[in-house]
Amino acid sequence: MTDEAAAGSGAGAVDGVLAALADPTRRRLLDLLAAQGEVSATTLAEALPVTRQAVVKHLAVLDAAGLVGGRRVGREVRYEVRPAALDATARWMVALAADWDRRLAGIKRLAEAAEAAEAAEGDARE
Amino acid sequence: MTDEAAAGSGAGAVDGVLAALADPTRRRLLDLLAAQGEVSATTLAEALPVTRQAVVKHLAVLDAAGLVGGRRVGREVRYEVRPAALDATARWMVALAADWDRRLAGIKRLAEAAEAAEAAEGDARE
DNA sequence: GATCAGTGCAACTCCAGGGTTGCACACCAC
DNA sequence: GTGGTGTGCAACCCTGGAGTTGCACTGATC
Repeated sequence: MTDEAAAGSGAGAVDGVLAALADPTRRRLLDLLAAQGEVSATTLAEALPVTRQAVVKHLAVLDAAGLVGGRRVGREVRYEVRPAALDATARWMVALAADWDRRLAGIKRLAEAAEAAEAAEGDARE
Repeated sequence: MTDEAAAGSGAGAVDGVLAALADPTRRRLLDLLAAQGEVSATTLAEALPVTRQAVVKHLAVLDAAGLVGGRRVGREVRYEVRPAALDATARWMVALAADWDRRLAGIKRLAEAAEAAEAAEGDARE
């Protein structure tokens, strides 16, 4: 896990979440779900400018990413938000940002050291 | 800003970052940039299974999202990582996750209260 | 000035995925 | 049972974007 956070591109669950969050309709959907709690796909479709089928597809993507979960209640399926995957991705992103900062600082330090060494030794190195 | 963090879908800079991060090649690109510091598009293309032109396009997207920045050095353009936008998006995501938790807790509390009230009053309500 | 490496721009192909429609199936109410 | 309401599945457009190729341009180097 620490490896994943540091590597940046090999994170398994994270890319699913990122891909899911990249779509505005899906973010809107998550917003509605977060606001209303347990809602069915049909109800969600009424609040959006798309068909129920489109909503169902989006919910499938969000479900695969672990961002939502659904349970049957009679003949309808109530979906609700699942914070765990989002939380994990948020932490991954925070770690990545910190990683960038560290690397940038390190590179900048090396560059300055190299400049200093060059200035001190001239071109006698090679 | 606090509104943006709470609303979730209206964030201006965030959706650019999310869309940029959704692509695996772009994440790989960011990884390389974070690891190597200032690199040109041509150099990056050598380390990836795509053309220089594809890299240039991706860099343009990342640049528009504020994730990278480039400066000319003679006849080449060196790109480097810009942590600010990523950091902002990470914070937005953390706030959103916290928001979900709050809402879920609130809804659950309301549901339990409603259940309790129902159990206490029977069906005398309607 | 001539040459070569790196960049920028434009047109083109191609496919994943967002959206739709249509229909079959399951469930609740009457 | 029968009718309505909600879900699931499948086939189908169609746009966006990832990737390519080709060429013109600019800046070093000789």
